[in-house]
Amino acid sequence: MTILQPIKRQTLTSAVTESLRQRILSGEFADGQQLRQEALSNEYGVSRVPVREALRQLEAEGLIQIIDHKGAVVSKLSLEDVLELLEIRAMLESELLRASIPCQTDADLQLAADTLQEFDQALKSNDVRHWGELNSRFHLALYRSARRPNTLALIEQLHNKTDRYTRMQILFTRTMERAHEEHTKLLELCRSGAKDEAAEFIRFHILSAGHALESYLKEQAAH
Amino acid sequence: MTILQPIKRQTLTSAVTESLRQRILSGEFADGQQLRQEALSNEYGVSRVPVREALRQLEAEGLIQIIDHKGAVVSKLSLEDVLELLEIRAMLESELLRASIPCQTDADLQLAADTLQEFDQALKSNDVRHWGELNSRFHLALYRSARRPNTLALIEQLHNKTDRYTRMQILFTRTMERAHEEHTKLLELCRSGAKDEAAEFIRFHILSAGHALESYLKEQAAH
DNA sequence: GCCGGGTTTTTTGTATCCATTGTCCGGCGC
DNA sequence: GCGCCGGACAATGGATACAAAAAACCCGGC
Repeated sequence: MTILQPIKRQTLTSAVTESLRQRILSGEFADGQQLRQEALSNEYGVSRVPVREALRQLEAEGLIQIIDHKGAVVSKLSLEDVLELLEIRAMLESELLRASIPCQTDADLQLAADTLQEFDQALKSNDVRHWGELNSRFHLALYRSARRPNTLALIEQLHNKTDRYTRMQILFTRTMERAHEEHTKLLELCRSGAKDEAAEFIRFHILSAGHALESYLKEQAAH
Repeated sequence: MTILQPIKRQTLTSAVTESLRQRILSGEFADGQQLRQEALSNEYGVSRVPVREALRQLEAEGLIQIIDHKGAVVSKLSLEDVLELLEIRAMLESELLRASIPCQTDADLQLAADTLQEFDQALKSNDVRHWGELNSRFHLALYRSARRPNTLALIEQLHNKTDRYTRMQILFTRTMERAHEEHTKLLELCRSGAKDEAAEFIRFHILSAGHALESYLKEQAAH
């Protein structure tokens, strides 16, 4: 007998929102790409109303921009934007991790370890479109035990905005190995309960992704 | 001859969104109050389409909650939620203020001073519904010079979520005088360029509002 | 008192129509 | 040849009417 889960009863609007969010995060819709109401409603077989509501919601989340009478385009962040957002993440995530570690149970750590396993699998098999989601899930798993739902939700939104770019960074600078090592060390620090070291290390982990992206883009521009 | 400003051409959706946001922040719509599509569209003289899109956007901002097939209600935060959000604000705002102070020009300081003047006026005249907005504007004015638009936007959203509660705290605990003193001291610290002291003080300023709210609510519950 | 079923209300979603605005392209004048 | 002007066309913004589904409400019966 399986544990019966709450049957998922969704409205079309929320289903479309989730699907679009997923497709943006996975990179299926590239930066700056136009999202046309009509095309999307045809594709999903729904009317334009739920599509428009979904677009409004995604705009408020910062994933797309809606320009009056022009339509929706996938948000394109400048390097400065990404660095700024990573700075915020570094601040919030290091503090949240510090608060989370003393409360972590074995089950919490196991969940994080499992997610990390999945992430490594995706790294090896070049399953690029899932990197962002799995990276995000691993990070969030570390913070669960702090029981700060608002902070968690905020960090998740920041991941949604930045993951496309950190994924790009890992892909182009070919630093999958390093991502793996840093995550492993992070988990190890959590296991040992070294909250201050872990907080400092995750700060470094997040910011160094920004630095790597910056130097890569600078180098590209030189050519 | 006046400097010609960009003519504001907005869609109905964004106009309704702004109006509703304003009315929620001002306290016209209380916690937990239902917002009915039909009533709102009649009131504004528009169809339900722009109202629904506005509600979606406000939901993503966290000001309301939409429950499937039940409708939208103004978000009601628990004490824990407010404390958590204030903790985030303390972290972000103290760091942003620290980064902002070295870049502040006389014009920046003057703008903040003017806004503070307005706030004090509102305090004296018991113009409660504007306290939140003016408090928010004063804080944000201090951070402008840091030129971090993403952080600023994030902080603004956090203010939108918490201002109703800090306003309530000031009103019920009758600490208008204290709010005035703290803001004045804050501005003074900025003028003198004492960024570390200012950062520490704004942290205290934000968190102490939470503590005051907490002890007030605890005392209320005792009765 | 409360249980069950039907009615009503509200939200959700569709289809269709129109107005407004942005874009594109071809022609006209210089 | 080049720029710019204007109209055709496309997409968004918005209204209206209507249908379906879910929640809330009411009310009689036990």
